[in-house]
Amino acid sequence: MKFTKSYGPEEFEPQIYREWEESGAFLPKKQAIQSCEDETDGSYSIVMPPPNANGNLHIGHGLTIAIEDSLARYYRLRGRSTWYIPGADHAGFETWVVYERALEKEGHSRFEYSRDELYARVWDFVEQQRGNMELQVRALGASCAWTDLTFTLDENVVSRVYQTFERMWNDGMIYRGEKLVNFCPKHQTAFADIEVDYREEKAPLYYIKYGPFTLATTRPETKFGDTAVAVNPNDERYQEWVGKTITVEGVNGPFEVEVIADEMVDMEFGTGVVKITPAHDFNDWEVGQRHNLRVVQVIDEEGKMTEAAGRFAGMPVQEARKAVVKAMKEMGMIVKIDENYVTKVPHCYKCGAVIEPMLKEQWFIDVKRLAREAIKHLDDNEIKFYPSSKKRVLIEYLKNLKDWNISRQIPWGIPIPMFRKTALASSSASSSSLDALLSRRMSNTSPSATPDSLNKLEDQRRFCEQEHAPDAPEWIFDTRTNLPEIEVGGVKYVRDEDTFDTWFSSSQWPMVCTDYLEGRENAYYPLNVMETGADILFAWVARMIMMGVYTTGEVPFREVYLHGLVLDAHGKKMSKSKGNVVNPIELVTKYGSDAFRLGILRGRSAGMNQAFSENSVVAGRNLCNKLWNISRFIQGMVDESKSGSVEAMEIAQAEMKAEIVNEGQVRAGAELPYSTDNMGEDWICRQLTACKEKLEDDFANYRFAEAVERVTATIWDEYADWFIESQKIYKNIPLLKVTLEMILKILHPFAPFVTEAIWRSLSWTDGLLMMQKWPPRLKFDPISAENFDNLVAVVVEARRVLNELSVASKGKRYGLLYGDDALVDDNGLLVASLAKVPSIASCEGQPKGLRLAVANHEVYLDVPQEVVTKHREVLEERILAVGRELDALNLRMTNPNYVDKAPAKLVQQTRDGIKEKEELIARLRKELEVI
RNA sequence: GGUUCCUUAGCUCAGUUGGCUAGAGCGUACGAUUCACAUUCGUAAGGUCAUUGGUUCGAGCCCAAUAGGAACCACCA
Repeated sequence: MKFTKSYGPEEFEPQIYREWEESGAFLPKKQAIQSCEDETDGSYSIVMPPPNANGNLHIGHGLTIAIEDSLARYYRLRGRSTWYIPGADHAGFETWVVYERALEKEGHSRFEYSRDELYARVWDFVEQQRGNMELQVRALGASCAWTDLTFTLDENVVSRVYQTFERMWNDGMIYRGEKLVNFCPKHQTAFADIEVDYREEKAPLYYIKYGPFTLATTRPETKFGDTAVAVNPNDERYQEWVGKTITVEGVNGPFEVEVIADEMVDMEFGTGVVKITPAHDFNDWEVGQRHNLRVVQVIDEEGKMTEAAGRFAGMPVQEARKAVVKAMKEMGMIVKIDENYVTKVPHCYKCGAVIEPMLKEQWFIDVKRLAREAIKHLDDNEIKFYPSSKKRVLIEYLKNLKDWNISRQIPWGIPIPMFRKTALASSSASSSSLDALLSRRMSNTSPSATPDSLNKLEDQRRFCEQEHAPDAPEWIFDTRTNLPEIEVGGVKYVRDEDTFDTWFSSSQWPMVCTDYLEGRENAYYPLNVMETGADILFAWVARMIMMGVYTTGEVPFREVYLHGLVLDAHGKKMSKSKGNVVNPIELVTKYGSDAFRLGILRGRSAGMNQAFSENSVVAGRNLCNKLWNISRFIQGMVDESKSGSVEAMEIAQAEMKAEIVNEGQVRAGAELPYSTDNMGEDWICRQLTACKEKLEDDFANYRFAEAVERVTATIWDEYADWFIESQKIYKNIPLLKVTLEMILKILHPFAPFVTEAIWRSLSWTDGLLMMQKWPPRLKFDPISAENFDNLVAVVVEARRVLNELSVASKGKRYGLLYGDDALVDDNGLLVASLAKVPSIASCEGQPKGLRLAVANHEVYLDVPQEVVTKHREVLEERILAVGRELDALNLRMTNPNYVDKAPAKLVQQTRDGIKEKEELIARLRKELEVI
């Protein structure tokens, strides 16, 4: 294939990806056969946090995939049987919101359909939308095993979830509880605490008359649900009232409440008196539990006032608040209003509606045991965290974890496999009345649910149970969730209509993806690493650890790498409303997949929220093009050498050996088919080997910022700028080939497409680059490599001085002269070429011009005497500068503690430095004298 | 209110167990150019590493305090 003048990613990416995928290179088993000889043999497993199956990727996905795929490709090159497992999320609530909106647009409502109908409809809806996400993951180059893609509603996921749920149910860790839950009136579902979005808002704080007290509240409309008034037990102002029942004037007439004492009350806030509304406030609920208070529901599931609000019944909460305040004002019950009070109001994280705490029966997981076990494994350091600080944060979270509400009232999800005994089997009057009572209670249309009425309900149920199936349990576990009703042992049960919280199934992701089976050996579980966003440490990582430990007895992954948020170019959070959202796929289209990956990884470190701008993608694109042109140039040299060169035979032999290497049959450390013939070649072998080894360390420690910077610098600043330049003078075709292959391999994890595109365009390579072996160390002569360092120093100094003279000399070009200097004598042509000077010659014992300030080398720039004289000042300045450095070193040596305590190597280095600087100064002085 | 993190060049960020002259990309200035690459090459300018104190032979890094910023958790009615 011919190399075009610049690299065009769009010409290669789709085709290369297809070939990778079709070759089976993404599948772990295929790789294992080819790389069985590598010393780092073993398996490597990593899962992709499943993106929304019917959504589009955002910048965070771009970062996740760039990180994960770099890891996967690196370990694959290292010879590990690598399994990068992709996933797709049914995204329960997100998808449901989108679907419900679509339904509403068509003029329908969810209440027109049964749950099964809705489930089927959403399934079709998702099916239609699906595929975009997967195409985008491909565009980013993810080397994941597509045939193993797991969708969060797949059969194996559901069966694992049911298995776990059943075990927990049998272990008594699951209970049905009536508790206050966060409830979105718009979406009619409960939320976990972590799904609630608190926003700071101004809310007037009303000081109202309340019997003998004045108290402050932001929610006067809940007054109808007040069943007590509380003060702090230590508050002397109100001691006399504690335990007494007071009469309170209300907008619907007077009512009586008890005065209680509870530690929860902050004496400093407001007047130190709090009205207690157990049905609509979490704190009040807890107070109510402690003091056995009645629970009166005044807000229903649609966010409207219930019958308990009397003439305000049916009003939406906001409206009712205004109406109640107005009525209170008229009755003179409002003492004052603090309009500037700011509080945090809970909102639905999706639709923004105000969340109402609501009394609901839900399924809960008792998390005590789960959390305790998880903490034990964390304390034993079984999981390594990047950044390490997150481990402590996680343990702290687990210590304070509250019971986990796993029920959601949306149809799009995994049905909860629980069935409730029903008395509907017969047509008896008592059972239908129970049903009515039950359904009324479930939907909370009853004005109040006091302990009294609950007890009545219990009594009635017991009565029915005795009649119909006295010994049958109220709830049974059964996986036949496709049926709305089942019969077990002659007793009828109806399905619970709720679905699982997404995190309940996601928490089992590592087991599900790796096909974990109890008692069976599994090389891929635990995962080697869990890579995800730091923002879901609690929601996901914590739960995976708890559930993994519970089910398998071991942690689900060995390491956790958490990435931070990708912020916009100015460090601001990206959001649709700000309009600063960056679409990763647009960048891929514009600059190529590799450019995007290099750009987003540049300067990225664990756990940090970091800014991202298109500039870094441009830099990535430039690197790809640079590498392309390096390859084009080398291919050109290879082609040239083939046509009629005298060394054709020699090269052909070397190539035969090279091919053997390419087939991956040579063990690491075996002879590579090259020899180094000059110091530039030894030098590049040293530099590439060092780079490769540092990269290995970077990967082991997830230092992506440094890895990208290092490999870029090695390819550009060392390989291209010095080695390739030097090869314009001395061509070593076998070494050019070996080293080019090496840089392709070390860049491949980050920039898979361009490296693969080059690999296939080169005349001597074959197969897929992604299936090659990570390069071994290169052999080199260290003394020779060091000589090249010296030569570089001479060239850099020559360039610097030439540049300084460039304005004055107006385009005049000067040659170089050298004295007693073997290095320069032997490499004159190379020095002249690198320094871009027209000539270089021995000064024949007659030094003239401007001597370059390089230690141990005698090289002159052949400039006229007047230029030298002009340069006198520069020389003097330089003597002073070196003198300052020398003083600093000397000062260090005069400190006896330094000589005693610092490592000997360091002290020796200082001594050498002093010697070198002294010599330099002496020489510069001499030069000054000559002038 | 609690926890964690951040403060390094004009901008965005690296900087490993403390070690000599603190790096990169972009930007800026000057220069180059048929001969792989203008998506190029060369050179340079730009930093009291937030502040103050401490530990140490030695601190951007460790400790303490202060100032500013961010994220997460909790939710004061």
